[in-house]
Amino acid sequence: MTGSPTTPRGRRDRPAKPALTRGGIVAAAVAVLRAEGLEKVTMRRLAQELDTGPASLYVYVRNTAELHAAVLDELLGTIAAGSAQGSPRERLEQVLTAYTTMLLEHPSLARSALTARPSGPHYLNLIESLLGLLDEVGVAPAQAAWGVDLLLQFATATAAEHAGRETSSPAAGGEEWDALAHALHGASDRTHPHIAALTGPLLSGTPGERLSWGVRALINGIERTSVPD
Amino acid sequence: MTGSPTTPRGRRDRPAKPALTRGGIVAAAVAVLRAEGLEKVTMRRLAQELDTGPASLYVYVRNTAELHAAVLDELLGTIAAGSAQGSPRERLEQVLTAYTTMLLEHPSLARSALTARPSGPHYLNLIESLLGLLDEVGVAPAQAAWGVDLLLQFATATAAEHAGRETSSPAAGGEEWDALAHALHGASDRTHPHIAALTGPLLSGTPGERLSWGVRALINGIERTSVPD
DNA sequence: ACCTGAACACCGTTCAAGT
DNA sequence: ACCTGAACACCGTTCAAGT
Repeated sequence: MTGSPTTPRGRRDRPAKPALTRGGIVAAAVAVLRAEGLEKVTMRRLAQELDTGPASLYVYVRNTAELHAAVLDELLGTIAAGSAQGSPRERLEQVLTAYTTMLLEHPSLARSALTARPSGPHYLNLIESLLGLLDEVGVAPAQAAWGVDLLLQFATATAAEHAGRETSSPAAGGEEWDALAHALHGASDRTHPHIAALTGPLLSGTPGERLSWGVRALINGIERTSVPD
Repeated sequence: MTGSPTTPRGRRDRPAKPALTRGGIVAAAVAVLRAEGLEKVTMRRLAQELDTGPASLYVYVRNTAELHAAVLDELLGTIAAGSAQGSPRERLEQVLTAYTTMLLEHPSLARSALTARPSGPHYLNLIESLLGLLDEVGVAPAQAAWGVDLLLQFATATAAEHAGRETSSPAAGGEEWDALAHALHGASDRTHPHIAALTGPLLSGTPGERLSWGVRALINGIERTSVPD
């Protein structure tokens, strides 16, 4: 009654320990990410979650960075690139915004994606979509090829910038004066005339406005800048 | 003979332990960075270097991230923004290339700069230079203000991407096939026609060519894309 | 008031030894 | 052949207790 002859039985009727697989490890990692953030997605914690020792994970995953990249590719599956509407430029902006928005839910994942790029099926689909849209916009193929990198780097870096202040306090008052904003305000107009003249614009805009402007500036630049040779 | 009455004497005539200051901590951090890389610039290691306990450093530095930002500002002092030559566009490209080149010597510092932006005097000088050059190029002030952010983010992210493979092997053969390159080559032209058609361009270019093209594309986009309101 | 020893609560990765 | 316990070599940060 307690455990079958073919399954190792633990104390009582513990749910059968599933065989370790790469997919199982990544799935557990996604679950921990959603519940507690990337900081908790560690080899030791995952091993605990999967009822084994950390050393066992290294059979399926080269290191922590590779694991994080696999997690990101998994999350990429949740953004629907097909649902964008409007002109090619608008759809391009929508796809990049969706990608950035997803990353903004896990800025520390964006941070690690900058170093350990994903290369899974969902990332490939994203690149394919972007190349298709750039083609529709009329960007020359060679420029589109280099441009995709620029666009993805921008989106990833924009999200990564928010890592660290992830678990920030709910801002006791409203505006959180960061160190750079403070330094810009303090710049003397004798030594730093341009900063002094532009303090407002330097700090203006919501994150959404900045993102949208950045994407448009990038597309405008990409279509007008030819690659060497 | 061993120690003066006003200095605490250790065993033998150990060099007098200098008083702890923020500047001293940052200087020690820069020395360790140069000698052994950012991975070794830890609170514990610095405390050891300064002959005290890690807790003492927290009197002068809020946390590790803030320390890394201070280190970057210090290094920024070594890039001479004034030595650029040529047209404003060329000088702009030179300043950004110098900044990126410096960061590429310490990619992990770039990585942390993305999250904990520096805000020291040298960073302010860099922003001032860039605003001045954008003005000379003829970029509208409001666009220049948002553009500086884009340019610095691009330079920083470009360097940050190289973190991790910092202590990579000297490439046993020549080209190091990373996972993404491999995935792009493997893409089917039925499911990913654009990738299949552009595999060459997607992977072409030296890092230097990519950087230079990126800076030019960014400037072209910034000058042509007006900010909202 | 200022400083810090010691502790708390963790990490990634390796490898010798088991099955 | 495959898997893993235990160890190695570290971390950041806090706080009670000292001077």
